[in-house]
Amino acid sequence: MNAQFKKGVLELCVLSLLKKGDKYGYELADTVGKNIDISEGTIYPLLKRLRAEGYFEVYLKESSSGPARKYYKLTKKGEDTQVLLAEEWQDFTKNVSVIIGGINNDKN
Amino acid sequence: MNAQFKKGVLELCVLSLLKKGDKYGYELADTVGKNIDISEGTIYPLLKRLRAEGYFEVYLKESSSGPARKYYKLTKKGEDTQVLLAEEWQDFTKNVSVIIGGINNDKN
DNA sequence: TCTCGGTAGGTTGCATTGCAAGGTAGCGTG
DNA sequence: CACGCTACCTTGCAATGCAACCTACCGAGA
Repeated sequence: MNAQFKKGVLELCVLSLLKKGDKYGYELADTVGKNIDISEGTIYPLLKRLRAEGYFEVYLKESSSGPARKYYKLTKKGEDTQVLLAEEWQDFTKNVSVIIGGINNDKN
Repeated sequence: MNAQFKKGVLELCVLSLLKKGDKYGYELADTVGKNIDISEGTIYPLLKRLRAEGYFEVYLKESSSGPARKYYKLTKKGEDTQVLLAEEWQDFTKNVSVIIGGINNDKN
């Protein structure tokens, strides 16, 4: 899978998943990873960045099977950004498919 | 528009447009730019790279209204890559929409 | 002639972001 | 008490889009 495709979209994916409910880092990597191949080395810096930019808040919660988990909870800003990014993404993919699809149809 | 979204996709766009017929750089920037905001500083290095990797061949053609144009013509490798990338792209966007859309639908 | 705007091609340095590789630590099991 | 699993995190690197800037050809107008 072309790694470049993912640039910027993972941010939208994380925000979208958190919109449904609080999750912890490892869980996010796992959930996103079911559809898109992603590594932990990608998710943690991403979470750190998004948190620093105020997209979510963090709280710790103990686990019976391992170390405490760090849960991420969307802020208002995070929700708004998710909506904006989702719109931009749909717009973008539509424009791309005009170029790609439109051409493939009636090639010589 | 999120610049990161474009990473990797522009390559597919250029290959797709050239599939329909030979084009020169300035023209490509213009055509792609009708759907996706793109700058010349992006397209020329991209063309150089793709050419170096054997995706297309180049020939010069004079123009009555300006300097000679450098036309790009897809090679077999270029065509094959376009097909592969287009498949990957469609697969990828589908997976992303599972994460994004699937969540938005039944959020609390 | 000289300059200017449009066309066309190009380069440099920078910012962003995904990833492999590696590290720390809590916990239960053998 | 060593191992494996969960969970978090950091470092250095690679890829690629972009602003800014440069060169050069051409015709029109001063």
